[in-house]
Amino acid sequence: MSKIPPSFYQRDDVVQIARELIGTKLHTHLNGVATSGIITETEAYDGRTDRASHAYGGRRTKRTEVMYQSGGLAYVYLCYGIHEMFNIVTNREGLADAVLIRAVLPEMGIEDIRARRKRNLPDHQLCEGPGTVTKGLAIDRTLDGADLNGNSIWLEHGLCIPDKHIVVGPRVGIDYAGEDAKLPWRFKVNTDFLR
DNA sequence: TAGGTGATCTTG
DNA sequence: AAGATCACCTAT
Repeated sequence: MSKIPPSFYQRDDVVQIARELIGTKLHTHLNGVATSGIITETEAYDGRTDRASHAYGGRRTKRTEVMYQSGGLAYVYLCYGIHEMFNIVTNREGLADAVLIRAVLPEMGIEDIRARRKRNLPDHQLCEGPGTVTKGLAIDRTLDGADLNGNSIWLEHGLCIPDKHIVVGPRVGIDYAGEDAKLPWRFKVNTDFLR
């Protein structure tokens, strides 16, 4: 019931945070509609060392600026001209780490989520993939920079998922990152566990 | 498996 | 400054 505090996001270990975010609940309350889902898939991006990060090599642009802020903010950007991607900024100011939320299991407001998705799918497929998470929970670039300790979008502690139900592996869609593409920085709940 | 669609970055 | 690239989804 209580929001995850900024101190959780401000730690200096984005991979550990990505792991710990599995099983937590992502909430949005936008335009009078409340929806939420249990986070089931995440990826860590390390701004300092990771060629897959938008902030790699100290890249500071209008887009990446929020990543350099203190942890606990939303980083939302447009991918492939179509899909909004929702990330959680972590670490302290100046260190541009982030966790991409790739899937959630809808919990509150499932019919609102289904209406936004305009698809009749089983619950566990409604927000599977980063572009569908944002569509289902109505997250868009107007929330870029939003404080995750506020009342529009926030996280709460949820289920404790043991390691044996989590698949760890390489991140998706970052072949351009060379060796870094092999890093085991993706965390995903076993699909059987959800049914 | 290709097409959609737009911001970001560039000898990829 | 045009052109490639890009943390993807859906339908054929």
